[in-house]
Amino acid sequence: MSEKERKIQKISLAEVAQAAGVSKMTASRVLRGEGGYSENTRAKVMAKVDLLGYVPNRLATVFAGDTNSTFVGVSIPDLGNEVFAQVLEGIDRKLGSHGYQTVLGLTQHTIEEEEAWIRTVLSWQPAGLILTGRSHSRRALDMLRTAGLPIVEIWDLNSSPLDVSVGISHYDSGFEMGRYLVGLGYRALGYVGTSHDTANAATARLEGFSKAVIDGGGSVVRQFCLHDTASFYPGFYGTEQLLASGAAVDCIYFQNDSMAFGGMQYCQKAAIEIPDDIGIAGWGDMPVASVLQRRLTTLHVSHLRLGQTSAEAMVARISGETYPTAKNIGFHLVPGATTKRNVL
Amino acid sequence: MSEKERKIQKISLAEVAQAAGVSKMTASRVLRGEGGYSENTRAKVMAKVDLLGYVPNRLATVFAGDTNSTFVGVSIPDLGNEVFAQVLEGIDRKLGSHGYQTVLGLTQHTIEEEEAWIRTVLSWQPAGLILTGRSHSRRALDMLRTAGLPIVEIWDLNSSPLDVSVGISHYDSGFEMGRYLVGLGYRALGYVGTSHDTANAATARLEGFSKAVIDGGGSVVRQFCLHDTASFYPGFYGTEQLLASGAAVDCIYFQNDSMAFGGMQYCQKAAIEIPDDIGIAGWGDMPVASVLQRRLTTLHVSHLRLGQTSAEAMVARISGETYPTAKNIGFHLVPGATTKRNVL
DNA sequence: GCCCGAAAAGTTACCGGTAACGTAAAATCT
DNA sequence: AGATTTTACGTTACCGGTAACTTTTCGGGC
Repeated sequence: MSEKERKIQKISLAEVAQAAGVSKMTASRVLRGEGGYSENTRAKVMAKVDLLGYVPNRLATVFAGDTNSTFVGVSIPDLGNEVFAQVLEGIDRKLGSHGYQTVLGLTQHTIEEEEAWIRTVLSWQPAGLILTGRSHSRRALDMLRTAGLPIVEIWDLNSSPLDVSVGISHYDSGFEMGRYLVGLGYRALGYVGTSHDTANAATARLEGFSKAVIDGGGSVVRQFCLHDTASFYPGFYGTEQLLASGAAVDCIYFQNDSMAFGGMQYCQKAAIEIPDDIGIAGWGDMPVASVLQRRLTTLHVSHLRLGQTSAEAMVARISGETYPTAKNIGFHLVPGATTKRNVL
Repeated sequence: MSEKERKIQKISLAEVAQAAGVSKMTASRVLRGEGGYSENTRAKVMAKVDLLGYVPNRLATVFAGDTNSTFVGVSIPDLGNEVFAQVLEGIDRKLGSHGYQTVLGLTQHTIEEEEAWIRTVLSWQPAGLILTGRSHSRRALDMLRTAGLPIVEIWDLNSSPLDVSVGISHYDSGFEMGRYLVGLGYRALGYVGTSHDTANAATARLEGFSKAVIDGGGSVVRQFCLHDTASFYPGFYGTEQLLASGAAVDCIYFQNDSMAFGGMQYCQKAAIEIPDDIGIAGWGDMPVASVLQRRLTTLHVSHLRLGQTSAEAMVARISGETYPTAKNIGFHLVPGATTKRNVL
């Protein structure tokens, strides 16, 4: 296909109309099923549409009218994390069923990338934006305000969002795990996670966790925040470092399940028995957890539902309906076999 | 935010120009850095752009000119499958770095969904389309031909693609596994997968696998194709059914790793030793495979690279460059501990 | 000062639809 | 039948940019 061949001239509505022997406007009405034409005319126009393989140019429609496009911009940190892939799946399925298209943006957990992406996406006149996370750059906030379209912030619940917030309270989820572990009798807790420049959900979990642990009479002895992705190997090496630091921890809380799996792998290699020698707790309840010989103590969130709910919120807001400012989709703790009741 | 408030009238180029005391055209030139204006004028215009928070309407640009948009439609079967999430990640990152936006379409493995999605996406005048799979509906093919834009078909390598194909030969990958297992001494092979209406990659793998097994003097004793998703539990129950059918199989080949994990779980539950009583082989080399107590025999494909390569192919084709019709990104077999060398 | 060419800026037309309005023909009413 | 409404179309203008062209401004050489 050469450069020239590719520029196949597209068939316009005017051409269809001419072929059918009617005006552009009549053809337009037929295609939109708006009424105001005879059955005879409708048949003529549709015949030509099929014959010529007419594909409408929605750009022109959106551009001409005061209507917005059916694009919804969706920013997601990354898809390496299974959890966000599920969220995106939920979003796209639900948006698709309502006739909207997802314009994806992987923003790598940085607000700078997000800002650049927002600028680009806004230039396409989207119907709305779904953003992961609650922290945005100043200029991004300006743009969003000026654009004046529905914004759904997902992931970490935000009591004063730009528009609507859907997610869970990560602080609370950390708190619940902390309380659970202290309740089992653990007192010297460790934490292994990754570090981020901005306040984020994992940080909120750690804060809630620490609060619960201290409230319960325990303490977070060691916190390791690696400069890395929150995945298997950082979990492995983070655990190695934490244990090598000489701190006497009786249980480790990980930023997520992937890291917890890494930690478990390290323990196995180092002949540290779980849960006899040490307790392990994760976050997220990854489906593969069920493959493991030992059920991981973790916390379950329905990521697919989070995605679907976000999309529903977006559709509602686009239609101008009101929607709860903060929609909590909830979570539940999954007690596993990687922790045990300890005698105090 | 009420219905009215939301219709914040956007700032147009004309308004910026008027505020700066120049014509629309001059402002347009400044914004595009096209030259033909004085430094003084540039400063005036840019000052107003910042002040008014002007966001260009790219719809108008694309609509007006003969240029295409910077949208690239990407159809992916689903994201529940970790593999496709990685492919998408590779695509979006690479496209993004070249200034293109991903318009996502989850087509659920059906060509009908794909057709509907193609129709919609084409109406947005995309720069190109990346499609997973090589089979498309007749009407979809017509639309794609008429649209005349770059198409990259990914996943299963296609020697006569619509435009460009990037992926691996699934037939060959199945063949390689078959040859490997027969080479180890397995003779009575079983297969557990899912069924699809259309010819797809998994079917190609099974065909290649069967060919190699038969060539090597073995036979595929039982094939179970469940009407379900290719995930953990179908793998579990498929294995149960296969073994309950009374067939004497010495090794089972699964459609993918998730199903293989399910099969392993069933074996554990049924006290069937792996690999002493039975061999297990998967496909895809999921990252979590490394978490397991026993390394799975599987086949590795770099999904991220597949995505990146597809995006590169797309960028090349949009620029009008030629690109190899079929780009094979290769794979390699991963011998694991779920299979062993058998005495014949 | 005058002329000329280049740089800087303005004008016009157009992309492909649709809103708003106008008009002719058919259907309904009195 | 004539007046009135309804139906079935057609006309015009416009959305926000940009290509192509025209006009104005400016600096320098003579």
